[in-house]
Amino acid sequence: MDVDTRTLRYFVELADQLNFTRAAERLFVSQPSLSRRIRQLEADLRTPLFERTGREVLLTPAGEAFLPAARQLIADWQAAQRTARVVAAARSRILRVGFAASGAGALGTRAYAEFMKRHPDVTVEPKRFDWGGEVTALHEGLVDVAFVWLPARTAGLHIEVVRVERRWAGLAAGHPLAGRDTVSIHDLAAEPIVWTRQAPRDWVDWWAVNPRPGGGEPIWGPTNDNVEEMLEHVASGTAICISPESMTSHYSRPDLAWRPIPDIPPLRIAICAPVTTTNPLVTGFAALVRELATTEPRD
Amino acid sequence: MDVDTRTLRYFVELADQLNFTRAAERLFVSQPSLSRRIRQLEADLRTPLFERTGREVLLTPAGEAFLPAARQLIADWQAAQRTARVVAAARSRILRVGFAASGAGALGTRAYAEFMKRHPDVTVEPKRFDWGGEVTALHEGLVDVAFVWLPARTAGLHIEVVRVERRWAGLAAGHPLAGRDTVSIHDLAAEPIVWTRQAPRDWVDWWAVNPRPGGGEPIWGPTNDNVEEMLEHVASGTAICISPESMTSHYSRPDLAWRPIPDIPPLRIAICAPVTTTNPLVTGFAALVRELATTEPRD
DNA sequence: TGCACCTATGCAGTAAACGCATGGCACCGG
DNA sequence: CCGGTGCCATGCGTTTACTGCATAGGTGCA
Repeated sequence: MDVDTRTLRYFVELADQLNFTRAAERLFVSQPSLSRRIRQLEADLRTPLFERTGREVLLTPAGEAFLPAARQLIADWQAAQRTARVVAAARSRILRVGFAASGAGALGTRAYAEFMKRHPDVTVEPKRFDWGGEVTALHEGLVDVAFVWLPARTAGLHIEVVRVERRWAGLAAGHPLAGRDTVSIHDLAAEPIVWTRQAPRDWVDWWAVNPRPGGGEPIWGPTNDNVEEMLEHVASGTAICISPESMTSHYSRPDLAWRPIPDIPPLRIAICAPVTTTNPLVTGFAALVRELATTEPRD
Repeated sequence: MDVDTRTLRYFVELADQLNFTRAAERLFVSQPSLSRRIRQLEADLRTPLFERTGREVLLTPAGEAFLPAARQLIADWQAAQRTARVVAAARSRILRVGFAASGAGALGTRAYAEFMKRHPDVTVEPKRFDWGGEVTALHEGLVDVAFVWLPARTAGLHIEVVRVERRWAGLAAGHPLAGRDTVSIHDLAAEPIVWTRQAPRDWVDWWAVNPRPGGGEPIWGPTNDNVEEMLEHVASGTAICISPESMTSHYSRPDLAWRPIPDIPPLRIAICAPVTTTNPLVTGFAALVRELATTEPRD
């Protein structure tokens, strides 16, 4: 009998949520679709995995036993993909570097150039992803190394913080707060803030500063998948955003105003690679980034 | 990105055969179907896994790296299925015993009865499979323990030979050799012999006594998936078969003649369970079979 | 140059999966 | 006791994906 990893992901999400409707939402499918896939899995295994008591959904003993194996299979499939892709790239002397939005800013840009200068036979391929996509890409081997904004799902990754950036508020050009030199997090209490469904919960909370100092919850604005979408929301005045300093230079627009927020923790940017990495290009690149970060700590 | 285990099985088979046509045959699919699935996998991985040079098919370095991971995933999926099913059965106090054809003959029958007598709360479920199916069922957890005819794919299984049976020739009732008391393997040199595509190659060879004493190859007759199909071929005179002694009593028919073949090795029947087994019902059942086999070695 | 062998592709038929709408059931509050 | 709410299952129509067949295209050998 066969399965696909999608079915396993559905199972694991449902086992986590114990609620078909919520799990389906988080998997971006309809609830009937999830329901049928789980039933099909149970039919294939000839074993119920969940007990549906009308009021609540529970794992059966068989489901309980199956859960860790399913998690392991998903992780192993990611590792298998990674193996094939990493070997292919290394053989072609290609170093694929992942990042989201502005990545590590000028530090990344200088690192690409300097690395190719020192290794003329190597091609560096910077690869841009939607929010959180650079971490998934690392796990699946779509990139060899990545600049990651912490916090992130770093299990199985080697991480090294190479840069710290203050965070700024992004406002529509005509926004009342645009008149200030700096803004406090308290000033933003009434402003809807953009967020994303693509990144894990703690990533979203960290960026939105949730809970706020004092304990309140931010007002959740529209969702988006990447910088460009986010900035459209901000420029149109629908919501505000909080972003690292490098984004103010990489994504400056006449319809936007950027103001520093001094009273929240800065962003830590790490260079990350899977712990299983053996590629000397990756360790060499990480060493170069470290070197550049210390010799020229700010730009 | 997702895969299903079927795609992985296709990949592994092709990596073994290095020939699309032959691999497709062994997978019971058309060659174009296999071709497209492999191309899809390569597209998903964004990496060629095989090098097609017109004359031959070779693994790329990426394919080479991916192969052990793919094998591991298939094995792990079997283990995952087994976990869920075994837990469910154990919880219901059910012991599922696999066998093909006549299994271990009367030894099995006595074991089921005696085990249920000693454990009134336990239900023993004998489960019959096509050729080789009892071994797959063990790996996938469709049964907890099985009577297996050796040789078999016993990797990952604990095996213990509990019974040895001489082998007999099955002939159509009117066959010239049916007049003899016994037949020699040499007498069968010109007789087409049935075989199956469901079991591994060495299983088929062992049953057909290939190579024959002296080095010749048997004449391959029609294929079949289980006893009933096999006996139809034999009774119709299309081919002969070689079977263990217990089959002569379990499948006696007026249109068949059974004659012992003294000059070939006997069948060894083992009681098998996955090495990971912790179910006390399984070890108890195996102990009982051992006990019955020694107290009453023949029936 | 023609043939044998092997993989890729066009095409048509079939099976599977999806989303939407809705049914059915359990619990809750008035 | 009864209507409301939350939640999973199911019927239905549509779309997508997969399969086999026939065949094109490319390679090496006689």
